[in-house]
Amino acid sequence: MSSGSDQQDIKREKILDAAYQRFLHYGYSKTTMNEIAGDLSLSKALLYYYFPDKSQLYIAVMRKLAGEYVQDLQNRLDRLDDLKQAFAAQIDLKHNFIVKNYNFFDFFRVNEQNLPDTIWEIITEIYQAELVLLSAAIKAEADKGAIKPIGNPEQIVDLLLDALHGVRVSAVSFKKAMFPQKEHLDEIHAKRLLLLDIFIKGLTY
Amino acid sequence: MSSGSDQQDIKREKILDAAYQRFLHYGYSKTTMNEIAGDLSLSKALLYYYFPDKSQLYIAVMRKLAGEYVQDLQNRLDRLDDLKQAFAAQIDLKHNFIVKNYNFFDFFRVNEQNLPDTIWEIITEIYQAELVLLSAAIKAEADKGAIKPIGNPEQIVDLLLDALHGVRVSAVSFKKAMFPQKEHLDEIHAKRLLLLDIFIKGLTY
DNA sequence: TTTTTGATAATTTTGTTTAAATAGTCAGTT
DNA sequence: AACTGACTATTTAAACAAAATTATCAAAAA
Repeated sequence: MSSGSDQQDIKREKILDAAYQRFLHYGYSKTTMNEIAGDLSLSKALLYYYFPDKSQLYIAVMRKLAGEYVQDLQNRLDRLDDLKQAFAAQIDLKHNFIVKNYNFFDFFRVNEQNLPDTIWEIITEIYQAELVLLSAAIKAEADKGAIKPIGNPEQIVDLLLDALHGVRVSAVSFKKAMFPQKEHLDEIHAKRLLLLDIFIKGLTY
Repeated sequence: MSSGSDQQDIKREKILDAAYQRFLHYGYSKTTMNEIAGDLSLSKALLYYYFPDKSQLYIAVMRKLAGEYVQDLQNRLDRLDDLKQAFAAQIDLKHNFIVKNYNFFDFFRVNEQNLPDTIWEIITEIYQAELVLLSAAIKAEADKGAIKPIGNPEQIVDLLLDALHGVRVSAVSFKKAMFPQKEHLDEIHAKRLLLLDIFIKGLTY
């Protein structure tokens, strides 16, 4: 699959790690290629030997993160057989993923409307993986007879994920609800479970 | 209630109408006070006699729109006794409200995270009105025996509104989380109706 | 007294130039 | 093949002026 040598792959990984730390700590635009190279005691020119440009380096890190996230999700869902738990796990994992890498994603916020196609591909891959895994969970639940068989599970999963992500702290104060406080996490969690409960009941019969 | 004369109120209304047309057509930042005054063949200085500044004028228009929206919702719900129809009406009205005034709300998109408190108050008022009206619809439905009695209808309405609020264009684009593009509104609308359908089924029995 | 305006001040936005920072290249070394 | 120092090309930032727009106010009109 990959064309380079083992040594090259190892160095690539080291560069990805260093780049990730910088991007995570300072964001994309405040990270310079010189700094990444400096962290590894390498010349900047070498980075361009391994990666065509800065954005491609960023994208490679992004791709790695995405892979890890999907792998985590898969592992987690493999150990669950309850539909409600499956969705709860997805919400939980994604939330942590975004919170942990918040600064890393400043690239997204800055380039708002014109993200590179490659980024969209990665996002789509994540989304597709979630769709597949959770659709499987729905089918399994239908096979158990817990809910009625569903013609288009992907559509239902898409909808439910949207709905769950919409849940915020007592909507009276939208204002600072962009990133919820820790003490509110329980409330959000409870609301999501309630939503799951009602939604899944709505699928039943 | 209002302290000015009738004549003053009439002129205020005319200014609000002219301002609304400009804001709607060109957005907040590309509308100048001179243009609004020009539309009414008045001097710009007179606008400042009736409104303290441009943003207050905008907010006054917003408040008027909000009032009309709540009034419309109330009228519409008064003529319905079915719960699903009630929420469908709310979704429909809100959808039209946002589509119709899409350009007017560019102020929201530009000032993304730091909207004036007054704007948030208006948003909260709309939300509270929706909460009251839709809770009443839920109670009515429970009285009919169509759904099981619900201890805390406001909680359910809050949850459902959150869920509906979370609905976005096929999750591939979570970038435009704050304000969706116009061409996507119809897709969002359809997804919300589906969510509504499942949710209300989930309340039944 | 209330409503209205022209003239003007104050502020914000826009455009322009220049300097600095950073991305990216390449001939040549290890 | 892996790597670098020195170089060029682009992008960003700062500083400033010009233009556009908001906002004020003394005075006129109703």
